Amino acid sequence: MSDISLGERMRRGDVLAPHCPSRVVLRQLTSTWGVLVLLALRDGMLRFTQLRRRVGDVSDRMLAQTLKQLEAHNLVERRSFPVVPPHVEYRLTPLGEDAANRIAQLTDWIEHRLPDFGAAAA
Amino acid sequence: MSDISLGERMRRGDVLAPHCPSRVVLRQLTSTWGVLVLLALRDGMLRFTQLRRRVGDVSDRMLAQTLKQLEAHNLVERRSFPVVPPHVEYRLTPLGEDAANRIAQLTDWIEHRLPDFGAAAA
DNA sequence: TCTTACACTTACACATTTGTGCGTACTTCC
DNA sequence: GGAAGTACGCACAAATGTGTAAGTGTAAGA
Repeated sequence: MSDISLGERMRRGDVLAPHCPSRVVLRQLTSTWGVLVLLALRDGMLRFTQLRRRVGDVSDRMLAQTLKQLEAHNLVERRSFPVVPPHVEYRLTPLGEDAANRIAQLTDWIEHRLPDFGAAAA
Repeated sequence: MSDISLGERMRRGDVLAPHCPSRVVLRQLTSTWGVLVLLALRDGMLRFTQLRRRVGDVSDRMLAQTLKQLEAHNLVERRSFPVVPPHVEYRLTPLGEDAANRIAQLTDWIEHRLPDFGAAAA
């Protein structure tokens, strides 16, 4: 009875509504590796292998996939140079920087309040 | 060469480091249903069925599982009354409110910049 | 009497995510 | 001449996430 109608929710662009495109972006932005790559790139440009070393426990496969998705969402820019061995640079777009800063606020808060999350966080 | 040592990262409590407990919390906090449940509870207490109606397309199974995890992380408080039919109330803890507000800032920003994320967000 | 509602739980199966190992074309270093 | 580094792509398998359908016990409402 006190429920909000679907139409009402869509008008507000609410993520709570199913099929809202925000959910797609949110999923990518907050995916395990998406978050970590964004954070890693906050300090500036990195090459593929540097990124892999920086982000703990990421596999080649997931890193490549994550970078593609971030690029598709305009969060990361990829520059490749036609030399051998291959040379590719990754950096944040302005949109990506904005996103990364917000993510960083969240992770900083989590780290700060870590003890409060109880035994489940062990 | 410019890599930061693992020890250095752990001291800073960096999420980039593997096995950092922050990753666990982050995963839960930003999980598909975790986010949506936190947002749904921002307006106050809700019962199980209300919550299910509020959060689009969530199944009984996932909702129950999500609520358990959020409770384990001290983000949600569960109050059950020994009546029949069962009556259970869910509400945010202070920690949960803090989390929910931060998540909301992120989703608001996403909704606001949605057009900028390109065709991939379609 | 029979259905509906509540707040779940369990079993099963499918979908998505993630890891592993292998290969590449070439160059530099030992 | 052999090994290592670069930035990946691909095939296969394991792990995890998620949905579906069914069932629980009781009581209020038709």
